[in-house]
Amino acid sequence: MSTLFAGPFGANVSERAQLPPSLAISTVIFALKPSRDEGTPTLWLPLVRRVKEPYKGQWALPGGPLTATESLEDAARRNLRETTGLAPEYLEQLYAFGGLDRASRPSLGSQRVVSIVYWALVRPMEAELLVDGEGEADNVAWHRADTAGEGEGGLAFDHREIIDYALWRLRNKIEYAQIAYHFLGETFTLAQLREVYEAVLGRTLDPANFRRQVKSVPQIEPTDQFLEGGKHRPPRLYRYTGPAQRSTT
Amino acid sequence: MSTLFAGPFGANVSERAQLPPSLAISTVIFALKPSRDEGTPTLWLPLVRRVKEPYKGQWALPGGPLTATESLEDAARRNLRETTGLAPEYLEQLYAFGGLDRASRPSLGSQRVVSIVYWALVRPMEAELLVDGEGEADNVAWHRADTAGEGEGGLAFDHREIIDYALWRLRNKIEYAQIAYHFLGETFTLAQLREVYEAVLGRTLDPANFRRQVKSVPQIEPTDQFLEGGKHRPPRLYRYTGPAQRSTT
DNA sequence: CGGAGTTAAGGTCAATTTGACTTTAAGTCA
DNA sequence: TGACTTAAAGTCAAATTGACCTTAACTCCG
Repeated sequence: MSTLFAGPFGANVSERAQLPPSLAISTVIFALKPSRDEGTPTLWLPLVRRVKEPYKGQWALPGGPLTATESLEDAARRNLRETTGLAPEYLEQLYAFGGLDRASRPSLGSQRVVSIVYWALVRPMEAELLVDGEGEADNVAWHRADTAGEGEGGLAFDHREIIDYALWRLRNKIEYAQIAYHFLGETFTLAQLREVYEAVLGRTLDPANFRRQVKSVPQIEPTDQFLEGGKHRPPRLYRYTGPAQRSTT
Repeated sequence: MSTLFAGPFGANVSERAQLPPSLAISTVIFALKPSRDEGTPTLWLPLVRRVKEPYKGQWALPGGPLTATESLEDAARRNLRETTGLAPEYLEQLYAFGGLDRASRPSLGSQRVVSIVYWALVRPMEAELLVDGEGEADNVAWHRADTAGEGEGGLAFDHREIIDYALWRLRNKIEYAQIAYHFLGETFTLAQLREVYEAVLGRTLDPANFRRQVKSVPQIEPTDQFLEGGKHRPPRLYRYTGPAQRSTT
């Protein structure tokens, strides 16, 4: 944990950080998108290009200041909607980052910022809204979650580390909490569900054992519909009927 | 999660919460103390009595504002030391609470406060420092974690809910992370370790199966010492040799 | 001194869960 | 029609878990 925080004191601590720290909200928004080469899907997230110093021109997590009349979660939901047009169905607090040297590039004095970061899961359909609609300006674009910022001089602030931490949380949580459904539509095949797990966990799962495990969860109910159109036996569609958001953080 | 946040808007939102929200750090400090009746130990935590409105005279979590030159974790460690004299060996961020109606009693206008809460585990020995030393003023006292505030008109702010959430996290985390040792001294018997689990989880564990489980963890090494003085066969002392703090938050 | 009492420490055994693999079903495509 | 592909279900051995039993090693009391 502590590596995510401030490193050793900078050279000019006395110059900056004398104002009270200000509060900002940022969001890590995960969506699963098919790879370009039509292989397995991978995790993507929207980033915004910074138009101001510090880190002007580089990519950063969507975010903004916390206004006085909204709760933290409302603020996350709002700036998510404002920057990407999305209304995630899964949204949860990730962590509060408050190291001393994260507000600016080293040696540039500026106000200290504490960021409370949320993470969200959205469905591909919702994600398309951004890509295809009138929404996507040049300064908002989808990036691969695992490699965003590579070869571009990195992401702004400590956002690369924040994304890595969010990825770690997602991978952990998907193993014990029922959140994978938030990546999918209302109905889905077991193969689609398995693809979600494989993409998040980064390894293949035995289809038969995966099926057995899923079938032991009563909240996943079979429908009487099948997905037609493949070049093989049509798989049954399932539906998740549990609570929208588990109360286990 | 969301039940921990703001409830419905109060009657006078427009009066308060127009200043930028201010930031505070609070800490939930758990220690295991033997029950008065010498039964099983229970979880206790130090609370401080409020000397100002709002909630003047009621008990609250130790905490204070975040100063400009310290990281969040440093701030938690500092105000923990200042209010209780303790230096916890386990300290981790719990959650950032930022509901709209948590800063004051309903219908009293005041500035909005966002609290970043940490939780800590301390050893009984360290805990004694507070109780026996010159430290304990009338306005700092240990309370049972599960019942603090009962019959006294409740705790200040939303601190009762925060403690319940910290308890929930502790109970969850002790099942998969190696944190129980932070309640104990450097060496301990398996029975002592089991008592920690039983106190936190609130149920008894089969001693034989517990032993088998613990022995499968290589980080718990037997010493060649035994705890003498009981009226029975002396149990072997063990030592935890793993990393002080796991990197899994 | 010797037996009762107490907890430590280790073992057995059946039930459950997990991982690797096989078999059969049901569609499409040439 | 037969080759091909994935769906769906079953088999089996290994590992894990929960309930319980046996033996060891100390203290206490008579």
